[in-house]
Amino acid sequence: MEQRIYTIEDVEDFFPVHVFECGQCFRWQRQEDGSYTGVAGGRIANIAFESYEGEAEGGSGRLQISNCTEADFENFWSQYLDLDRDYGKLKRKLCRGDKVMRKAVKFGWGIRILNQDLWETIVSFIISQNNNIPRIKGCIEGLAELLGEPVGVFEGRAWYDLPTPEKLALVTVEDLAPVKLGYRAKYLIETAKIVCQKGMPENVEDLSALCGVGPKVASCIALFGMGETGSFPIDVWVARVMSGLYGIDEKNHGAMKAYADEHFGALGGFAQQYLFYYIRNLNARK
DNA sequence: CGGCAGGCGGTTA
DNA sequence: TAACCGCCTGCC
Repeated sequence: MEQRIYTIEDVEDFFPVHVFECGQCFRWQRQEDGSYTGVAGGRIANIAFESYEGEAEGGSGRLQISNCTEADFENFWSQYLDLDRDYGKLKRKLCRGDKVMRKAVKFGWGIRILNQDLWETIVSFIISQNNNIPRIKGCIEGLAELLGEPVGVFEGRAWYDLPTPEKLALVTVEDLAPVKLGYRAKYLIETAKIVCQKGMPENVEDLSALCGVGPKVASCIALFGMGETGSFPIDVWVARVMSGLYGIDEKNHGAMKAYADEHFGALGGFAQQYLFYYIRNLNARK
């Protein structure tokens, strides 16, 4: 069977490692060639990028999406990958007069904030609390395989959607035991019940009414699942940046939010991702 | 073995 | 409303 590959030339400010490993998503898997395979919007795809001039920082290149028709691209991937946004402009704005941000943006130059499915981000970030990335990924795949509907088979692997709120609302903690969600299992079930009863959340206030969703998780969901680009999630890593590199008291999250509002404004979510990815990798390398 | 990982809910004062 | 504590699980 011939595989459809959709190609977009002259793409700037996009690099798969930065996009898929900056911590915003958990269902994309790195392949040997550096491309990523995953499922979103009921579509399975592989995403590859080739720089025209080697690995030039921020240089333009060719984006190739496999298992994707022109319609898939126009109707879904373009928006999902946030390709219509001018990241060059946004980065220049964030970096103006900010040496820390300049380093962070130089490091994570190819980050794009994905426009993800709301329910998927709710599930993902409830699972993410007090947890590490490999295990978060395992939990999400396990949940999809246990209770999700099949999406299809791609390169020999079957992919599943996450279970819907309706499905999840009807199971018990014991049913979810194989997924090893720990104490988060009951948060998910309870949240599914709330969503079934009250509908999908529409803002941060609604999010806070869910179970297992505190300030940090709600900010992440707002940013990644609701398009709230000004949302500035503060986790331990961002708190470390804000205290270590911006000089704000490590425990004073209120002051950090105020700083973000004042200096990053509606670009707070992008700022947070650049800073988060930067500080995490600084830490990982030593 | 204790400590910790992209916090939260519950309980106290 | 701020401070503390326990929590599933897996890995160091």
